[in-house]
Amino acid sequence: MSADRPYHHGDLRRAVLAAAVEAINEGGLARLSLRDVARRSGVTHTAPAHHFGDKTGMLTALATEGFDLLADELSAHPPGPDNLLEAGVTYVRFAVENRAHFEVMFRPDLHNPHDQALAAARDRAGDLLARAVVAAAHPAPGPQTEVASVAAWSLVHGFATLWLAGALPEELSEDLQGSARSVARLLFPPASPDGDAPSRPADASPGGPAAD
Amino acid sequence: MSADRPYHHGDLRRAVLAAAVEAINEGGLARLSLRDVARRSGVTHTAPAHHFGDKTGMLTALATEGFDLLADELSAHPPGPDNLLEAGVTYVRFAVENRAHFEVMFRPDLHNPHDQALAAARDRAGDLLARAVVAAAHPAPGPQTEVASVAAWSLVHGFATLWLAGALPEELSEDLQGSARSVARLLFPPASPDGDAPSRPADASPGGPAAD
DNA sequence: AGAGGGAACTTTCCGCTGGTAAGATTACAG
DNA sequence: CTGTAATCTTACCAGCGGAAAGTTCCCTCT
Repeated sequence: MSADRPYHHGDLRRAVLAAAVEAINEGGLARLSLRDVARRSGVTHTAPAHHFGDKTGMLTALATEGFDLLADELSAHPPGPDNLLEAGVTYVRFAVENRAHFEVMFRPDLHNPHDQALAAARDRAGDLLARAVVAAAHPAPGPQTEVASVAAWSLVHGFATLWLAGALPEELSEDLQGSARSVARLLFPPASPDGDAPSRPADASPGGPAAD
Repeated sequence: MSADRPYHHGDLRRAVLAAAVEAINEGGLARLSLRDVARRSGVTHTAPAHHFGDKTGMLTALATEGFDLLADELSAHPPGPDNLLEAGVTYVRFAVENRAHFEVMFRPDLHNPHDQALAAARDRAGDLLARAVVAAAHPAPGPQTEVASVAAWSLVHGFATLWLAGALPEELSEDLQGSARSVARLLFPPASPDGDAPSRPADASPGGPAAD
């Protein structure tokens, strides 16, 4: 922060994680280097290494921060029968707006597998997602609820991942959230305003019931 | 292969790609090194670098091989109204059985973006997937078909990716293809509106207890 | 056959990387 | 005010990807 850097940084953890996000956004996760992150933070490369144990520890902390951020955003939407769709859109938006975090979150080969903070943050986000499905899909949760939960997660995760990989058609990017909503609607049609109560999470087939 | 290695390897390309798959399976993509691949192939590290241009070129070739393998597997299932589900299961199975290829295929930051062989292989696989959706759309493909295609791809891609990341419940791994089929059925119920194959998603419980 | 040219591979070297060990600086408790 | 622990630096190491130049071999042309 200040021009004359004191020997002790003061908030190295925050500075390093922010620098890591910056570096990933600029050069990609594959080219992320501890030394570059340290340079951006104004310290030598052994400072973050010592603080986080090693590079893996730093990425574990970044993934933990990501799961916490995701859980915070999911919490902003109160669970309800109509909010599964919005939870899905939130998931996609989070992935796109926090690309660096998101890419690290689902690369367990870059994590310290024994890190408890990571596991806690991941569980918190996972519970929020599962709860959104339970609240939306059925009047009463049944044996299909877990399948529906995996399906919902898979759909939005796949959509986000494919978009980040540049694999989806370019037109989608013009209204990414709208596209995400359209895709999610295929799996979980919202509670219909005309009174047609959805008895199961999916009653749309491609080009079938879709009146277009 | 033989004890007395000739100066010219003879089939370096194949040997290197196979060694790369082996190395990724053993140590993960993040720790893949050109020198290790070269060692496994019995050459110096500059041999694959020269053959493929650089490390990125090697991974581009690996991704291309992956898309070709995927397209081959998808081609094995003739497109039909009931085969979208099987195409999805094939996608998931491919990802799990060819983890190394799959991980490289969707990491464009590791590819040479100007490689035409990669683009061709990717398009071939993409067309086969899209065609499976079109063939399943009844009665006729409509404006929703592209959305359905993205949704189908997202669902199976997300399922495969999450499983590879170890993010899905462990029980799913016991019958991964069955679980994939159950999940895919939620998005595309095989029953046509007109009559046959009256299988319901509610019958497709993976056998696990209800979740909440 | 045998010579030339080019492809395949090696040798050598470079700067950069992550990790370790030991030393310097600072905060803080007693 | 003193000792100790935490924080960060300096110095060093082996391994990495890539560039440049040299060596070996294949293959065609005469």
